[in-house]
Amino acid sequence: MEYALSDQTTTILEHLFDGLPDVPQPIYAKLKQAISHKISVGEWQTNQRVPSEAEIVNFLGVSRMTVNRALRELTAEGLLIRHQGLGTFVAEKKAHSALFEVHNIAEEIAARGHQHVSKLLTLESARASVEEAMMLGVRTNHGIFRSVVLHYENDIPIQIEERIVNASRAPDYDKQDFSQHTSYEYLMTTAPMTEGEHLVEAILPSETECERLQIAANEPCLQIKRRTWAGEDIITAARLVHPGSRFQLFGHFGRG
Amino acid sequence: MEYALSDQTTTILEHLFDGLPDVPQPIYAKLKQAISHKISVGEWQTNQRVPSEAEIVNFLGVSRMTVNRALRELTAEGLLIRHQGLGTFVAEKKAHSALFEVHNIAEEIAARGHQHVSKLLTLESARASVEEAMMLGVRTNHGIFRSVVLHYENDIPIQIEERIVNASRAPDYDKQDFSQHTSYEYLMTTAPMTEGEHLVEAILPSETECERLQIAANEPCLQIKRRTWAGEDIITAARLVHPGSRFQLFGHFGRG
DNA sequence: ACAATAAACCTGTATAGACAATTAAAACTA
DNA sequence: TAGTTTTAATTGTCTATACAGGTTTATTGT
Repeated sequence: MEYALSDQTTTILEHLFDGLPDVPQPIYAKLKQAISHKISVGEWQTNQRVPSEAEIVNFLGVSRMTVNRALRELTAEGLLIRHQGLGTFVAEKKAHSALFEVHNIAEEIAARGHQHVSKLLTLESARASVEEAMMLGVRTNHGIFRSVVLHYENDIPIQIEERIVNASRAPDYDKQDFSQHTSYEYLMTTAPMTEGEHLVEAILPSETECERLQIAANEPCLQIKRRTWAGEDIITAARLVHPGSRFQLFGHFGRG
Repeated sequence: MEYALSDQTTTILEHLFDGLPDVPQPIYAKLKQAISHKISVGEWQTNQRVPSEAEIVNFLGVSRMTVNRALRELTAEGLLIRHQGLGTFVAEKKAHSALFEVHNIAEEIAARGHQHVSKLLTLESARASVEEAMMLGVRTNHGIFRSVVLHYENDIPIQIEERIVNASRAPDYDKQDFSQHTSYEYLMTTAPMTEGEHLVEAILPSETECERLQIAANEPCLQIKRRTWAGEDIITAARLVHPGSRFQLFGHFGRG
């Protein structure tokens, strides 16, 4: 049951728990966190081989089933890939699939090799209505910003972005130059998003929206409502409207 | 280590594996599937108490760790809720029915506490056309199945499911009783999905689709095209059409 | 030199047993 | 009766062991 640890393995495992808070937690959870940390800081590179269960067992002096649970759950979460007979490896992608990474329309369009232009239609400082307060999880009359931006891909309208922003977490939102960077880029630097939710629907756009998107009145649109958190606070709530004929959401799940 | 089984428990567990295909599979996976099935068909109601680990152990004659794994994973998937000292219960609904977990419409509807009924419109064995062969990554004239199923939530049409299936990976697809279980359930047991991709669009439905969904001609619909892999093979390609007024996709990302 | 076989690892699953932590109910006490 | 303690049930975690199945490498035989 004893395996010799190679120098390399010892090096890899040596500072496994460095920089992690020592809170009371099950062993398997600590191990998950430690490995997850190694991957997220880039210390363990993509496709790199992770020490085998036996090696971790001998290094930590815990049971194999405990190590197995940690590795198995990290695999289910998409951080690792395991091959019977071969070993465990750092997975290619992050846990989030592409569908959830469609945040920055400018980046998306650039990635397609197209030209992105955005036009700021309205931007105002205001106080939250009852509905807005609910969306942002703040009290009525809490300070907010409202903005409406129209995004173009190669001079064709591709997205209407209606957004309200929690002013206490992004106080300079109204001083931004949205022709230089998108609201998403500013918010990510000011209050890095930790969580979010989406609601995707097919809708018929309003008359105003049809004009802005330059589409027929009966053309279906994809509407995405998105709220993003930083810690406990909701930072922003957005409503994005895309012409159905010009836009698709793509997502991928599983390994690879 | 022996516990007496109450009459009620025996009744609950009696037909645990009824109606499930007997494919070679680990014990914990079979148990997961059986419990998932009980919940999806409404036999085990929301908030109802699930037999304890000890009861299942005595009934099935397997190890507690095996039962524990099944229940733990189902809890992670949001189907069950567990309370230490109390027991295991059928979860209210999928708290965060992630966008990528919306696979089994029957489960989704059951999770909302509603009634699911599906109607098989067409089911045929055929040979792949050029387009179909491309979708499934097989040669033209490769054996496939085509099916069209209409799903109802509380007697209201909620989804048209057009599907083609790789016959060499799911040879008994056309022998299934789709009133007993969904195509998704059969395919998951026959060729467990390892990867998949989605394409979400807003479309105007065809005349036939309007009739089937009982909606107006100009009502926008959410169309989801999905392909799922098992290993290297594409198992199935589906096109799902939902009325925009009756359906939303919800997604959540980040920790939590 | 080449092919077949064996050995060494590695992950996947299953088992039996142990103790901790939590909760509700039962028993006990003032 | 009211409050306290004990007990039983249940889930949560951990260990040690075992065997199956897959993959690579080393060994053996011809």
